[in-house]
Amino acid sequence: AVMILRSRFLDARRKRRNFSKQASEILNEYFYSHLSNPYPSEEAKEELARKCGITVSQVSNWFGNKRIRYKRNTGTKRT
Amino acid sequence: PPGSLGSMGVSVPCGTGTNPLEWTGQVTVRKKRKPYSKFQTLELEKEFLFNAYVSKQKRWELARNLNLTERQVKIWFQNRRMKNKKNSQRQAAQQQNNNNSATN
DNA sequence: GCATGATAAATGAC
DNA sequence: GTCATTTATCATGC
Repeated sequence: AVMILRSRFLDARRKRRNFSKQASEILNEYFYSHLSNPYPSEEAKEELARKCGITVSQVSNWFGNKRIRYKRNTGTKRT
Repeated sequence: PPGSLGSMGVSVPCGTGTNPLEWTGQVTVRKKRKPYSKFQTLELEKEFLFNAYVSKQKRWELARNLNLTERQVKIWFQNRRMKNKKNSQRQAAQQQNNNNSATN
């Protein structure tokens, strides 16, 4: 019970915000222009983070989510 | 990510990939992720307060009492330490921001 | 109602 | 051991 209250307080999911449209464009541009290897280096992450006004961890989260969801969305539909 | 090492020298799973979308290939069959129960998490957290590193004896006891494997207990402590570090870095960054804002 | 960002289990490289 | 990941799940935005 204690944990639940503590976790409700410092869990960032509770205060999630969508990134700005400009930030999403920058991230998507990098992703689709590096589609053969969408794994930015640490330095690339830092630059993306700086350009987008977000943290490096948020960049990592974005690419993690993007890769798995891209894989699922493109892998299921075939002609 | 192929051979791309960070500044720390720790690379990532998958080892090939310069040709089209090879990274989309599944490497291994993974066990489906199952969230632990409230009781399991609470007991693990309690032990983590005592020490972030659990002995083999303690790990065996926890696994038995919580109906987890020793490997699961080991990995839980690893992930928990990473979470701790991440939170520490987050707080440190906020402190930096506060200091910069205050001195400007 | 899903899209999206963050977190919780689980893996693999080193 | 750390740590960047994969994957499912969570919580929220709209």
